[in-house]
Amino acid sequence: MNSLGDLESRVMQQLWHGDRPQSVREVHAVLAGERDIAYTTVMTVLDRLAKKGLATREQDGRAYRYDAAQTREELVAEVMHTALEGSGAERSAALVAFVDRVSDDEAAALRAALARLEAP
Amino acid sequence: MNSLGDLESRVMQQLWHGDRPQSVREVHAVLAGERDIAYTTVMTVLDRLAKKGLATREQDGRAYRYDAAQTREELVAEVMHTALEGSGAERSAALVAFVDRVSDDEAAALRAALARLEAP
DNA sequence: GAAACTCTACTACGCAGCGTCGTACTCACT
DNA sequence: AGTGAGTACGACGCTGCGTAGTAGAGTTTC
Repeated sequence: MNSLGDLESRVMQQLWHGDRPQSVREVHAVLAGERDIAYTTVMTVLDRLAKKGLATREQDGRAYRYDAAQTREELVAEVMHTALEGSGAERSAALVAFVDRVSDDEAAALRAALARLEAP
Repeated sequence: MNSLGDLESRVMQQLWHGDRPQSVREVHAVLAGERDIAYTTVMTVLDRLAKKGLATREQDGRAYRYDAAQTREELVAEVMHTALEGSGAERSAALVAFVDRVSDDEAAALRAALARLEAP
């Protein structure tokens, strides 16, 4: 998403895809179905993601089970927000620029989200 | 902003700050006022920014003058958009998550921007 | 209870990006 | 011709990421 590498992104995607915490073996099994990759490579990446706070892990017997710390949508929203904060004082100008290049569907989604904000 | 380094960000900021293209010497003069930095370091960074397409340069006599390729707002909007695209199919969910953590001012700016979209 | 198997922890290597400059080369003046 | 300004090119160290091997600890199996 943000400053993640290709493999890190792929692993996060897999974490989001499953509906429950996954072991290294499970994640590895999926990735190994796509290309040649060592078990330890997947383990290292999961470990790094956990250290970055993007994934959480819980012990399950001898092994760990990893899960995404946030939903994909939350992470995307956070990245968008971080970018927006980088615009300094001119946030509204940045928002205008953002909205200008949004698709019709996205604009509709934005309106709906804003409406939801008004009337909870 | 995005995946820029600290110095690269600082230099972009300086390009945005000036109202016209700046020479390496000018940018260096400003940065040197803040900390110790070599002329060639600034030159290298400006060159890299130009190669990345974030800055443009034009010849001015023997020297080059560098300018930001996009406004800060445009770049921020682009980064936000790229992040949004990374959310896959669930864009509206990501937009909801984004709007949920937006400040009142930002929400107002968003509404205004959307209204502007409707009635050009 | 020893051997085979399963996991994790630790370490490492190569490549690329970035901060940081130094050196060499090219013009334009004086 | 010499000096000064400016650029081009290359280089070095650090860090992040993809990649994986090896060692060690605990579990299962005969």
